[in-house]
Amino acid sequence: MPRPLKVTYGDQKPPYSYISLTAMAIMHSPHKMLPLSEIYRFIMDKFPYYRNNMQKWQNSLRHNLSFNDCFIKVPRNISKAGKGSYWTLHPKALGMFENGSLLRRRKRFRVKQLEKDLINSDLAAISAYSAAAAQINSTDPHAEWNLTNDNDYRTSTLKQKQYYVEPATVPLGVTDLVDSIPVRPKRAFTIESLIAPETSSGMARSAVHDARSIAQAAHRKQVFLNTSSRCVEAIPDVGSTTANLAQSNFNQLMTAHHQTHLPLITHYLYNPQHTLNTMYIYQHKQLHDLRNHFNGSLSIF
DNA sequence: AATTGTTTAACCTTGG
DNA sequence: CCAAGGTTAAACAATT
Repeated sequence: MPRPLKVTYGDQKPPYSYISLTAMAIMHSPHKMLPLSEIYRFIMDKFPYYRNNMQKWQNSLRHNLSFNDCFIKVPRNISKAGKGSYWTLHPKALGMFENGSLLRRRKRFRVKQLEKDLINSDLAAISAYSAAAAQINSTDPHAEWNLTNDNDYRTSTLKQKQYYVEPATVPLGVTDLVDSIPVRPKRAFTIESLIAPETSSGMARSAVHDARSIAQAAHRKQVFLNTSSRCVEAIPDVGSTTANLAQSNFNQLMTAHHQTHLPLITHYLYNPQHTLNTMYIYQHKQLHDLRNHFNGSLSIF
C-alpha cells in the first residue's frame, strides 16, 4: 500500500506537473483509478497550494486528462452513483518519469491511433457489459465489488476488499484464472521511489519473474480454454504469438486480443505484466453476472 | 445549472 | 537557441 506523502509545501507551488499530480493521485488510490473529483481531492489534501484558484488549475488538469494519452477514461456503469468516469493510467505509461524528474518528462507518452482505437473498443465493450448486467439485475448481489464510496486513498487498503468472490459461487476455472493474476511488485509513487534507480537485484528478479510469467500465462490460457467455448474458438487466432509476448510485442498483443472480442481478459492471459487489474476485475464481475444469468451459454459474445 | 470532458491556441519553461 | 513539454485560457459539447 502506497505510503502517504509526508512532504508539504505550504503555499509554495509543488514541483510537480499536473500529469505527475494526477498520476500520484491515481496510484495512491485503492483501485488505481479515480473519478475526477477524487483526483481534485487528493491534490488539495496533499498540496495546500491547490486549495486556491481552483477553477484555474482544475481546468488545466482536465485539459491534461483529455490531452495526454497516458490517462485512460474508464466507464463507470458498474453502479449508477456518481458522475463522470474513472481515470486510470495507461499500463505502459508507468515509466514516464524514469528520468527522475516529476516536473518534466523526457518524452511525452503517446500511443498510436490503432492502439487508441483498440483500447476504446475495449472500453466500449465494458460499457456494454455493464449496461447489460445492470439490466439483468438491478439489485447487485455482489455490492461489495462496487467502487462507489471506495475511492478514499486515506482509509482504504488493498486488502480490505475481497476482490474474488467465494470459489463456490464462481464457475469452475474462472477462479483459477483470477487467482493466478500476478500481483505487481509494489512500488510507491513517491518522489523517493520514482527517483531511485531500479536495484540490480530487482532486475534479476524481474528476469526470473518474466520466465515464471510465461509459464503462468500458458497455464492461464489452458484454464481459460477449459472455461469458455467462445475462447476455444478465439484463441487459435493468437496461439502462435503467445510465446513472444513476454518480449512485449504489444501491437501484436493488441491486434490478437482485438480479434478475440474478449476485452481485457486477453490482456491478462497474454500479458502478465499488464497493470490494468482494476479494469479486469471490473470486467470480470460483469462476466460473472452474465455467465450466471445465461447459465453458461454466454450468447452475448 | 453544475460538472465533466474535448479541443484549440497562445504562451511559458526546460533540457539538450 | 529551439523544439518539446507544460501551463493557462477559453469555447463548447455532453452528462447528470
